[in-house]
Amino acid sequence: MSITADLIRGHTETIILAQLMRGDTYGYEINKTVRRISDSRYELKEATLYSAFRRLEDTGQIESYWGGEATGARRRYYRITPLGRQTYAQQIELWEEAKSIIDKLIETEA
Amino acid sequence: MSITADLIRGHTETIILAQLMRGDTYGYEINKTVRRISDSRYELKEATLYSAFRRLEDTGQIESYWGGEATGARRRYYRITPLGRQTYAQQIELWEEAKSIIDKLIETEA
DNA sequence: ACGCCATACCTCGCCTGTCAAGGTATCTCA
DNA sequence: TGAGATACCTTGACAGGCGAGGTATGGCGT
Repeated sequence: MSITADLIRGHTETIILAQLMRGDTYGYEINKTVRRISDSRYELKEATLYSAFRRLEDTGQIESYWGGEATGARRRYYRITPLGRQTYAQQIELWEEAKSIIDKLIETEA
Repeated sequence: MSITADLIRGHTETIILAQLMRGDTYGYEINKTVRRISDSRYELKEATLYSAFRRLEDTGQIESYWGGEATGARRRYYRITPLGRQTYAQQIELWEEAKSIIDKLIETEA
């Protein structure tokens, strides 16, 4: 884990929305996926994850429903809403812009 | 101003260090430079700037001294220390890493 | 049979960085 | 004379991240 929270801060919700763009899933799974994709260089802490879910649901960007697991722990699945998709697209654009601005601001030449 | 604070959060100190890598300067000037470089798409708020200066000085990454202005408002100049240069280099690396991780985490394909 | 681990969810309260608001002082120029 | 730019600073609130703690289910080894 080398990436500190503040570098990722502000991306938590976008990361969740991105996962949900691929299809419905649940908290624990997203957690594992993030760890896998980042080669364990980053991790969404559970408390962070669940508070983000709450915010996203409160603002109508995702919806949740209980999975019908016949066995094992119950899972709360999340589904992205049209509003969520819209936000996701905007966030991707903002990220592209932020990247180029930060690159300019922290380089030493030019 | 299209970039929200949370996307830049965590980069404030690196931005300041980057400016100081180019030579001693002072708060107001950094503020203007950031606005200019980003084409006014981003701005370091004064309160944010000064609290960052405080942190950087407290941790020995920068040093300050009063400029000898014969006229006009006095300026507190900042100088980057060897420790600050070291931190700067590390932050640049972290940023490169964070960029690639975030890119992977928020894209929809793959 | 029993404990441990993985799965899976959740809450409380602290910490930290951002920033709106407000304040001070100096100089220029109309 | 007074507005605006330059230049500094503090206070207090807010929001997001997260450590710590908690609940429940089921599989696996001994």
